[in-house]
Amino acid sequence: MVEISSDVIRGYNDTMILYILQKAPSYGYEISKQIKQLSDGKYIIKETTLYSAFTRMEKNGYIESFTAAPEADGGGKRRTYYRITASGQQYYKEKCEEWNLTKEVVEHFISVEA
Amino acid sequence: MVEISSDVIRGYNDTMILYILQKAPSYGYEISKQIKQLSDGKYIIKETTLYSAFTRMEKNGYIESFTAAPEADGGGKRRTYYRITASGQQYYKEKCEEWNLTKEVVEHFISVEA
DNA sequence: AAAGATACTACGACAGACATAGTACGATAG
DNA sequence: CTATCGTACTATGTCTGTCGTAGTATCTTT
Repeated sequence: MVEISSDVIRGYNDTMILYILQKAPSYGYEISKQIKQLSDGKYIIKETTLYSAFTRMEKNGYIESFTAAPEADGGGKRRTYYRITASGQQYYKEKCEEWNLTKEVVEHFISVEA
Repeated sequence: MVEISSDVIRGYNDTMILYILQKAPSYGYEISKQIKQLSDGKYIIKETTLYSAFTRMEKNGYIESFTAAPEADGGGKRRTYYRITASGQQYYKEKCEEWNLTKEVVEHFISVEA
């Protein structure tokens, strides 16, 4: 079975996370579930990859964190939520453009159909 | 201007090289020129990246090296040529399949048009 | 009371890409 | 006849994102 290698996806985990945060603020576990779901179960992000992406992106100013209790139920443990910043939105846009370019380039070297 | 980042292309340099070697055996400088040309000048592989890819892929059995003088002119300096192996062809095929899958996954997270 | 899902943090290792630098040969121009 | 440019590499070390492993702690369900 063909699997997505980390080298391929490298650099696009951030983009996936930002895509989700663009819709609404979210937190680790929820984001990982959404990535799995949006990719039809084809890609499951590793926990350490996810959380280190948070740290990196917050340091770079692409996201901001805040803690809050789950909204659904009254109580529960407080979680660390993340929200995309204006800079993060700009970065996301650039990564999308980069992706379109990369796709175009790589496809010149691909000769086997799916 | 949008540029291809190394993280994105990471893991696909090998695929590009193998694509070229599938057509005919070749050597470093020639391959780098072909990559540039095939990508319409959009991607220029770094020398060190190229040569370290050769070393790695030969070690992995995807390519074989041999030295030969340039065919065109009679004499000249001998170069190190590379030829794809059966294992390399298989690997290339797998990378193409992986690419198709990866593309499908990533596109779910891209919302900005080219 | 135990198990499983949730929600993280810490630490270290790995590998591909890259910067920098250096060697050496051949062809061409001034 | 020599300086420069293009060709054709090799060596070494750094950086960064990903991942393996491990541990902590809460909440829910059985």
